Amino acid sequence: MTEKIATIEDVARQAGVSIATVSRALHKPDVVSETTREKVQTAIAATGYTANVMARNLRLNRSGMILLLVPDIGNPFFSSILSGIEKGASQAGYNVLIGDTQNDPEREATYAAYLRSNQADAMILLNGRLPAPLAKAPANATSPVVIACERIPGCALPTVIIDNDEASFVATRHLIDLGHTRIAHVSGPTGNILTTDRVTGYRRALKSAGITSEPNLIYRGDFSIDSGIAAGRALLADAKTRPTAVCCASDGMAIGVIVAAKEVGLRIPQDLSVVGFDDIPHAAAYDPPITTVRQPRRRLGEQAIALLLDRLGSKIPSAHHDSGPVIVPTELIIRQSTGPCPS
Amino acid sequence: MTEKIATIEDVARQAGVSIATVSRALHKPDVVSETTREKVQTAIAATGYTANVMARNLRLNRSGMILLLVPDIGNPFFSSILSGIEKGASQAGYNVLIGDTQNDPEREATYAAYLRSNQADAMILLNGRLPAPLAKAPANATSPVVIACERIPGCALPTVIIDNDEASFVATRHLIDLGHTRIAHVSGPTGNILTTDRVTGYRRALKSAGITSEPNLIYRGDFSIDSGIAAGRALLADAKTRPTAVCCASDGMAIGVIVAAKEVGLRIPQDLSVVGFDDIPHAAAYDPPITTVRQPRRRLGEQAIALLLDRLGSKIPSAHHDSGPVIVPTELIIRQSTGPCPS
DNA sequence: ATTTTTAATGTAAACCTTTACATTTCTCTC
DNA sequence: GAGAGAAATGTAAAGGTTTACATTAAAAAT
Repeated sequence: MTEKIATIEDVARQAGVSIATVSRALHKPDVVSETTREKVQTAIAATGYTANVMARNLRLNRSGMILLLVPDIGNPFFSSILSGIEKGASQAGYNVLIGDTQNDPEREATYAAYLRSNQADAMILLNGRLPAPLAKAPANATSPVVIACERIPGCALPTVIIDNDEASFVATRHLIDLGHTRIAHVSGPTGNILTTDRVTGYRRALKSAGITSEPNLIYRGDFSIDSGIAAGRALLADAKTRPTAVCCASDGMAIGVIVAAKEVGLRIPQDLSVVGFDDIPHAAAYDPPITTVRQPRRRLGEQAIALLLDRLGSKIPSAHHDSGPVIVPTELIIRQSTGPCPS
Repeated sequence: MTEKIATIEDVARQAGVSIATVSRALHKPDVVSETTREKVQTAIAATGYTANVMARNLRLNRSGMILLLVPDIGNPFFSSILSGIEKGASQAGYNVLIGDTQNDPEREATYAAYLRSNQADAMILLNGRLPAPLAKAPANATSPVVIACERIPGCALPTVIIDNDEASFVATRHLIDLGHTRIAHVSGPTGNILTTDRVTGYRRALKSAGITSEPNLIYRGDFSIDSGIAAGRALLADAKTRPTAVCCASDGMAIGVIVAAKEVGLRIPQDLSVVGFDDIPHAAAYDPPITTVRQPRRRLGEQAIALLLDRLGSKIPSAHHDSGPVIVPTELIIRQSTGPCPS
């Protein structure tokens, strides 16, 4: 079973041609004669030859690899984006290497080094932060990097995002329209641009309705179910000051808030309305089904890879780049976790 | 900004040594003198050199890549396994390339070809099927492939699994102990070995309690929430023949069954007990919290990568191989979705 | 029939490493 | 201080491709 792997040389010998001809037969079929092409084909079949991708990539000075930096692959939100990216990438002949950074700057830096060392041809960032090495070199307009999901302020790289501010505004507005005035917000972690934007949208909606926002109605979570439970317990502890509605920055946290609400005997939505964010599959199957902001995850991924491929294709900075970030639309999915304000 | 990337030659020139010395300074530091090592270090810093991994790999005839074949990366069940694998791999200097096969044999074959073409050094299969190319060549005992999650009957490759039969037995037994006798089973798709094993465990439990299993109490799903809803609607439609308990082969399907049960006004667990499988994070936060079989996902991943690294390290077939599959223990987590049989 | 043009193939360099082997430079020892 | 042995470094090949350039063969034009 020590069967040696066939190289292009073996094929050439078998077919009675030079290795150059074999290579051409494979990559520029129109330049070799019909008959030799056939000879090469049979020789390939006979030897079971498959090109050594590493040698090929070395010669072409590429890796065929697109690096995808995600903060947490365990989060189903990211895995859908991924499948959009994957499809586009593999169509264009690229593989997707996933770097799970766990929000660790060191891991981010390690992965970013892949770009320099030719281990990756391009990079898509889902984690809302420029890895240190990139941040130093003023992110130049031609580097093959695309940012998705979280915009990076002051960064000129192509970006595809949703309008978090507006989406959060719409979600909050929905609660206001239902008559709620004591509306809490469970946000993401500090320092995250998503957090900032969504808090801004929330505040803007309150303001537009003439409601003054109370700082203690904003609770910082971390997008997880557990942090949602903690938020719910904190916000609902005091029956006197309790909000009648909660707007959450993730579905997981919305679920957590509902769990906490049920703990203290509150009914959803009769006693408390809850809005989520993302529309993960579980949101629709929860009890009650959760009203939430649907992010077009697949589209986000598709747009990101499209932007990147565009960039890889033409060296000139793409048109997209100058026209600001690509914004994909969100949609408020109204289900049964929200209802009129209890009187 | 057309800054050329520094090669080992640039470093050598800068340091006034040969490229061989530079290479040695990096990989066999003890063999070069203190002073030159320092010269090399400063030269590296000055040039900003990072080794071209592709050239290195070509020379060493390896790729540093471990291919992970999963049926669906969107399933959170797999993403946890992944993080266990990822950790071990990166410690050993490998990257993990994820191949999302979507259960498509063609995609499986494409990915499996990576092994032959040196694009990957090894492979971990989470999808319970040998890709065609491997299946043909009688999976020889030394090929760097490890199977996880789903055993492949008659395949001698190292395997790490849970005892699905036993876990399903325990879950069903739990319902029997609560006094249930009309117990349904919502299984995975046909042809999946998980399905077979879990159905077997279910049947074995019934038999051990002297209950004859009724074929129409077994519903084939596909692990998704939606298929669980369908299962629930089908099984609970007729109030006369309705089971008092349902044992599901995934948490998603358990959630689906509960959704369907609530549709027809059944209370969980007073009117219907439901058991899930996997213990995904959402299981604990559901209403009611779901009794389920916890799979040690991270451990599964860790074991798989350990087995693989063991294999890559020593050419001789590892000890593990002969001692049959590695079985990691599961645990029945009893929550509030199961209760005594209604009288 | 001879030259010119075109098509098909071959030769060899380049991509960037690592490492076996050869060579040089030390450091001892007598 | 010469010779041996050890330590450090250098030279060059190898790894499997792709491709610019050179060469040959065939077809077209004179």
